[in-house]
Amino acid sequence: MSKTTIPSAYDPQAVEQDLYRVWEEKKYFAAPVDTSREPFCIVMPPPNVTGELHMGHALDNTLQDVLTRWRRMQGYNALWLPGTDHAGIATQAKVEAQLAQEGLSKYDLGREKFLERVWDWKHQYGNRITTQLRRIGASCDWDRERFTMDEGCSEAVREDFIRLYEEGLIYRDNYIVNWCPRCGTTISDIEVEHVDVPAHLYHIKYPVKDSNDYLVIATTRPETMFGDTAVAVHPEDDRYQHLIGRTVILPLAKREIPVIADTYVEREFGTGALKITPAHDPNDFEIGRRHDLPQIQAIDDKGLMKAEAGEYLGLDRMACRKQVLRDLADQGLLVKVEDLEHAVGHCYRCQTVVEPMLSKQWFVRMKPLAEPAIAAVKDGTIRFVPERFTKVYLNWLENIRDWCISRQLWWGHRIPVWYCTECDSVIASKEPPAACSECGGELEQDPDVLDTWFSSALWPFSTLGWPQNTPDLRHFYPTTVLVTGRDIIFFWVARMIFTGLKFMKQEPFKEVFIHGLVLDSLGRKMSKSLGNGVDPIEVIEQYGADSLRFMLVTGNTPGNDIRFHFEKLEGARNFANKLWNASRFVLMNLDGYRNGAVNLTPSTLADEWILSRLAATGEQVDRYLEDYELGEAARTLYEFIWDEFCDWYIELAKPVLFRGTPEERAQAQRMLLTVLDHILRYLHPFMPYITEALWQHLPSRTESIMQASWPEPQAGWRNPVSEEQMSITIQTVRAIRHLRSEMNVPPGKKAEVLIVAPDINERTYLTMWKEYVDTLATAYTQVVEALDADPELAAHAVVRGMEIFVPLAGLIDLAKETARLRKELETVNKEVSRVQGKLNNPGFMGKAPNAVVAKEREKEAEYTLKREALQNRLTLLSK
RNA sequence: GGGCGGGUAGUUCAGUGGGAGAACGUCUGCUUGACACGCAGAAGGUCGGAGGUUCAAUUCCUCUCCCGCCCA
Repeated sequence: MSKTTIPSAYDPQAVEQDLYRVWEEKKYFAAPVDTSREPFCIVMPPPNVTGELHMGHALDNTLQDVLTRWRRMQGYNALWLPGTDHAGIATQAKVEAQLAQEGLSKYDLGREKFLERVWDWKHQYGNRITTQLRRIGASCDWDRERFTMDEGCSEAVREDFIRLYEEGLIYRDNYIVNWCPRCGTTISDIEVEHVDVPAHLYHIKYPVKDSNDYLVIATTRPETMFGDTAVAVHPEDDRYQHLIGRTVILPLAKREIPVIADTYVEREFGTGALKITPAHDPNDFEIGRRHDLPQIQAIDDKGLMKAEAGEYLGLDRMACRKQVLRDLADQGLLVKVEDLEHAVGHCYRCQTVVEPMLSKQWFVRMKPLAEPAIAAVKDGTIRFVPERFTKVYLNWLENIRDWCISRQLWWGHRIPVWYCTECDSVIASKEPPAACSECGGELEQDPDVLDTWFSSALWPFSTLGWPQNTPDLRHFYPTTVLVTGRDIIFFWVARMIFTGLKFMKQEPFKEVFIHGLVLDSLGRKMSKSLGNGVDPIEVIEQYGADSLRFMLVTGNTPGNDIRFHFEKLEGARNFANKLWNASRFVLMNLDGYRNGAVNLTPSTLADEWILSRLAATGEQVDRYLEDYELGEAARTLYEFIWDEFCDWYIELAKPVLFRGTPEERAQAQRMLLTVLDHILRYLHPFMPYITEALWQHLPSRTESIMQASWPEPQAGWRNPVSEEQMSITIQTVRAIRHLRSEMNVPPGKKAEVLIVAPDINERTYLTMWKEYVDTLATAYTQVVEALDADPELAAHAVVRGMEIFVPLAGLIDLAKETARLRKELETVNKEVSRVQGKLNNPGFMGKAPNAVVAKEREKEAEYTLKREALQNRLTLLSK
């Protein structure tokens, strides 16, 4: 290996895409069923088919890739199954926007032609996001890629619907739903975003029939009064007892409505009198049902006032509100306007204010489905990581309402229900029926489609072949872990769980690994409207995919949000470059190296130490990965590689490589290669590209690092004695470097160093490994047991029981040295009194564990020695 | 209103019942036989506030303040 073959800076652009192509061509990601091996399976949360990769995807998929690559190297039959989601509203909206540019609406095209346009769109843009996923290095089995509207998934949806329908778990009913007037469709409860907005509470007089009295109601939505069918007060409200059962006259509309009593009313809120609009408010709807009130719809599906609003017909609901208030004020019926901040529901897609509306829709009966889903998490069949998300999940399911699944869209899974045009028959069927089974009449299919999440809920098993009983399904279901953001626990995770339990009789995954959001540098959510999003692909082009991955994984704890800073990205890139150059160093110094059976017997302290540290690092990394602490695992590797391997081991290997005997050189080469080999394998799940690129340079290797095995734990390499000796060496080197720096000794100048080590062990170690100190501290050291007299003109330091002198005739600034020592003495004094305080405390001595007491005693000895040495030194200098 | 998360060095964040850590930034010095995307050294923190448990609390408990998120 000559210097010219490896450039001195790592260039991700030069390697990434080629490596990925090779991986994919060679089918390294493929996971054919192998029943002899333990399965590991992740189904990818499917991104929107026409979407673009954002940082959330980058994080989510990086985490999945780390887990998959790690388990694959461990020998699991590891399947990461990718796919995309048809994303009903989002995709349809995009195509409609495109049509609008041509001056067309979907109605101009008609349903069939419109759907053709959407499919065209899907074919045109559907590969974009999967191509982008490849850029981040996702090692998923692309041959198994699925789409929520492909034939298999669609069949699964129909199967699901029919079975729930036949069991009575799906029903159609007139019910209050969330209607988005802009999207022109219903949305489910969780698709409504409640935003606190400043608003007003209007106090309005409703005259009491046959009297001069009136009742003042308080409302935030006066425009809905045309749909009022009652006024409710609390049954025990003394203020209104006399009015219960009487009739009031709805202003403007001049319609008569009853005053009813219902405990739902909060006496303290507003006036304690509540107008009831069953067709436009979910709570009013419930009250209306209890009291058998009529339901009057006053607002249409475009948000405009209907004929029920009389002269306000055709006005937009917001405009109507203003007009109504003016008119009420004119008639002296508007009593008071209060400021009020309250939560208003907005459409998660377009932020339009949602209109609760009475509508005939399809629903899933949730209670019977939720119960097993609650049990599965309570009894530990499914585990959330971090555990705290269990509560979020349970709380939602325990208070669940029926799920409105019909959407007034065209793009999606059409509801498999047909209505007879001649009789009242309703036919639900997996395949289109020819004619009405009752009367032979013509049939019309329900025009609506299903909520996108209805198909996503089947994802863990529809993608594995369900409703067919395939080998994939038998082997990989239940999947191992689901990795997703905490924002879709309700939308998706919970629904997969109850659906999976229902149809598969088994949980869809054993663990749910929840991560947070990627925020911008100011801690705000990245969003299109703020324009603060960072494009992962641009980042990859600038810093490389490995840097992005490493940055996203480190410094982040499970479930917590992560802020995006370019500085962190630079740190990750610098680390990649560090690894690149450390490897380059190893590979550049292989002259004379011969492949062959490696008999790895450490021959020096440094060898023993680095193997011990490597083994400890490996154990730590394994433990962290098992616990889903990917960030800690990555950090552990970072520190080992940079601080221990590069800063100390490589530096100590240099003299051996450059000036050692052939045997010593060979030994150093073997050691360096072994450590490097382990580092690359440990790091591969996190940084797949650079580790593969470097792997290709190793003299002895598998074809790809993807085929290499995860390193086995090497308990035999652990060596506490060597770690201790090396620790003494490092402390000594640091002390000398510090003195040199303080005293401005020129970097190139070898310093004479005198080490007084009364302790036999410390003296022996340092004498043995004097070379290390000399090399690393640019020094010439002498280790002695004692001195007749301390050198006067010398910088002084204390390490453990040892005193270090750097004689510097002419260079010592006495005042400066004295000040430095005083400061040092001060901190030591503090330590001594703290430790002695403990040791003199009978409570501590009586109750603290022996090991802790012993440790404190050790500290006391060390600090006392240090204090003594410093005091002596100061006395000497002050003479 | 309820729940959850966070408040640790100038900044961003780890971490722990027993001597406060990293990265970035700052300061000083370095073309050191891989790396200036680097090397060496240094400065910098009453671990949000109050109380409690404990021999010992930044860590556990209670209360409280501030920030963020979710639910109603």
